[in-house]
Amino acid sequence: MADKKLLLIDGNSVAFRAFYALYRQLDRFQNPEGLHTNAIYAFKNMLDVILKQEKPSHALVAFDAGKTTFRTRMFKEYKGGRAKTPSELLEQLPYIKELLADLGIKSYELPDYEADDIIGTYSKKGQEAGFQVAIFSGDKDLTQLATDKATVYVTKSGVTDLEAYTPEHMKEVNGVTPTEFIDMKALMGDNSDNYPGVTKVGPKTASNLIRKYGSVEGVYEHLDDMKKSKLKENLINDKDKAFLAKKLATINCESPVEPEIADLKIEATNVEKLRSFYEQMNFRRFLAELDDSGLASASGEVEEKKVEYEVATEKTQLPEEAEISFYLGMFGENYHTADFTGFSLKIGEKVYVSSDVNLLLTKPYKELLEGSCHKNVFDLKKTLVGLHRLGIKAQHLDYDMLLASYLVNNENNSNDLGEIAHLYDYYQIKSDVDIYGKGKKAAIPDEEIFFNHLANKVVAIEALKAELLKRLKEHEQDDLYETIELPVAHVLAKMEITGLKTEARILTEQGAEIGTKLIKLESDIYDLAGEKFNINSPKQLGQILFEKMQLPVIKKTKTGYSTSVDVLEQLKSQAPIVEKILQYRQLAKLQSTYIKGLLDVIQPDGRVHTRYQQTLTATGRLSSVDPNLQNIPVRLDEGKKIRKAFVPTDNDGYIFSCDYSQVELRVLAHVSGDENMQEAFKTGYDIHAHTAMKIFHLDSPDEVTPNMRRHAKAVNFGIVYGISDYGLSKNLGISRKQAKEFIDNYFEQYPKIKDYMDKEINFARENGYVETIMHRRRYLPDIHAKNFNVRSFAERTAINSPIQGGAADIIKIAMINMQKKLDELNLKTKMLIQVHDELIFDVPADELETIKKIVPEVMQNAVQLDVPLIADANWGHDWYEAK
DNA sequence: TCAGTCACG
DNA sequence: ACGTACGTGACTGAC
Repeated sequence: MADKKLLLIDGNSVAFRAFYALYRQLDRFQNPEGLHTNAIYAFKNMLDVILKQEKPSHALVAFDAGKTTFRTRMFKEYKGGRAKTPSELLEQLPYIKELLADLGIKSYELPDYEADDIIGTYSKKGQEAGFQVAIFSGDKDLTQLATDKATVYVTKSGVTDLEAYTPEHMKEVNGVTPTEFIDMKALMGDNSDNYPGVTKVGPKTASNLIRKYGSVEGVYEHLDDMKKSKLKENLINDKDKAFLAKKLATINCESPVEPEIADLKIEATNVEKLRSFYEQMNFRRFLAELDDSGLASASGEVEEKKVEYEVATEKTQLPEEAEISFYLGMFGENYHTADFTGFSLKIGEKVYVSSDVNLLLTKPYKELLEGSCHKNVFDLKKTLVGLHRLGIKAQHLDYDMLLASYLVNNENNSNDLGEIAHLYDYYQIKSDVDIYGKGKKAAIPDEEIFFNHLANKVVAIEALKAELLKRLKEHEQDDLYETIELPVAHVLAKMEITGLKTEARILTEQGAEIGTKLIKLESDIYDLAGEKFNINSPKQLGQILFEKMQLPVIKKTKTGYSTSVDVLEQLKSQAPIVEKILQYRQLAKLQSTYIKGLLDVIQPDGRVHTRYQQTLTATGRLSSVDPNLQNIPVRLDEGKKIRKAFVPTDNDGYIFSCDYSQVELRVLAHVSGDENMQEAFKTGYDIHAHTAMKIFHLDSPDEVTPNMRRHAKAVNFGIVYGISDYGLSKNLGISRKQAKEFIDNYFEQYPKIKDYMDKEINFARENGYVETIMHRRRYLPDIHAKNFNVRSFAERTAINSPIQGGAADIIKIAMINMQKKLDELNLKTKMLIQVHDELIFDVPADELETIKKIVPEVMQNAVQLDVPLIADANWGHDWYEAK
């Protein structure tokens, strides 16, 4: 701790920020007496960050004393027109002060002065007394106090993301010094404080004027030098306003504050009072920190709780129990290749830990893992794959904490055991990031910490099991968990382990060809542009197209010109370079993502082993990483050729693919109960043509033109996504009015679809979540958002999630049944890939006929809906031919 | 680490 | 009036 470091906090503005940072959690943060606690909680979090960063010797949190101050007397509208502070925040302020007192930090307010003035005054006093000063606020007004001895930190987003204002940084941001900033504000006025400056003067003009003349006074002294202009006129007219604004904007650094600097010394934390405060607020996380660190630390720096464990050896006598918990440690994300770090095992009350995974190959351990006792794990699929690498065929992995928590609530898609435990108020384990660090700096800590962390994992798995199972039951998700997610994890493990045979030679050949074309395109583009530049840089490309070549700007992004496909498509006819760029983009994508990318991940066995993320998506779909096998090109033939590299294991074998036809629309037809749509599927109509007939009021399918069908197809898609006329019009390039007509017709023809949409949105409003046919949940807290866009998004999600998620449920069931069938029939055929509505298999030649029969059958019968499910099969000697 | 772009269902 | 389709992952350049 530095001897003389003074921390000054703008209590009101930070509390305000804290309140809104956790505004979405407002309902969740309530103590048993009904007091809201979100701002108190976030304030404490912020305080921890600041204390850790600054390590101050002295501190003061300043609050506003009341509405009337010397400024309101100068200008009665000062801060007028502000929305009233919400009562949910007001009620928390006294408790924030209480918290500060318990932590030994002084709070202070002074009638007739604002918090800003108190801070300015102590900042000045502190610097005079030789202190380094750090000021924290949610408000940029305080940046005028920045000096070489005082840094002003302003919250950027949330409460812990801070921007540091030093005099240098002020200069960069505003072009003026901190004191000049007052003058700048005087010219600009301040909307949020409700005082005007000079008409038509904004940040740019104000900054320029002050830089030139140094101050408001300087500006007015030099008025005569200025040319006649609107600006000059405004300056003359608003002179009084400018000088008033300067007075209002200036922080009073000579306020009559009472406490001496020495009185601001941080005192010892009153642990007992703090503990009862946390108990009253129901802050279990902070309580856990207190329990472990006691007096020493109230700053959030805690060790993990110590667990009694034994270091396992070959001689360890393992007790026998019907149920155990097991954790297999690896360093790195990709468990197909990551190094093993160790394991932990909990049998009864005994915990065993080791960093030697080879121990698991010795008899007692191997028998235990392959035997009939029930094992609780965290991430079943990872554990299965890891043990498989060691040559262990684990049996009875019957409980997966990760899967259970994902089903219960997937708002947080972390796959970190510690973080998940924290969601259930279990704080004796830290997150892996806290233990290992992240990015390049990640490393395994000292053995003592590492073993204790491993030990804590099995303890946590067991400790939270009952709670998670209880919640699954409450959500009616036990079936989803037991009969879908757990079994499908086994199937996925098999698929990942099998991997997909990939011909590096084919990729290399294609890469060479593409490389040649890219070089040619590159030089053509440079010629047409008249200079060399990086075509892959949207920024540089934008400058060439829209500045140098003066093409019309169609769309802008946050950072500059948009150069995306739809923009370039519109510019194609105006300059030959555009077409070349489009071709270049397409090929560059193939080269970098698919040729190079895939070559990098072919394992020594000549196969790629993806990982399916089973606990990631908001809807229940899988995702595929390292490599992503769910987005291999198919729409354009140039890209589709990549698929030639994916081949069956046997030279004369087949890649066999089978995909559901319109599965999401069928799910919609089922859940909505719309008779017209159900009828279309039952009679086997082409659904898009059927929709075309409906929305264009035709009598026979013969009247449907290809263009009508295309429009109808887009409407069908739109419906699934939670349609809007604007979105549809943009997609189809038609007028908004016409799009609206399509939609109105659609709802008229399929009336229960509209009912379904309203029903889901209402359900979400009432329950805060929506669910699929199998009770897979998605929480939608934004459904109550005040912001139109945010709320609308939640409403579309409420419509889409049960459909997309329902389709995900169905194919998972099909996968389980399919694997069972393959096993029953003792087939060598392997399931390889799932692409949301499609399954892909590696089929030996002599099994093709069987597979042709059973795969569509199993997929079509996965569930019984009110409409039939249809699955279409394709096959060939590589993945390219299989479609 | 983020934003832009583009590959898939 | 608001500014939009739903769900993903990988690569690149720029900070």
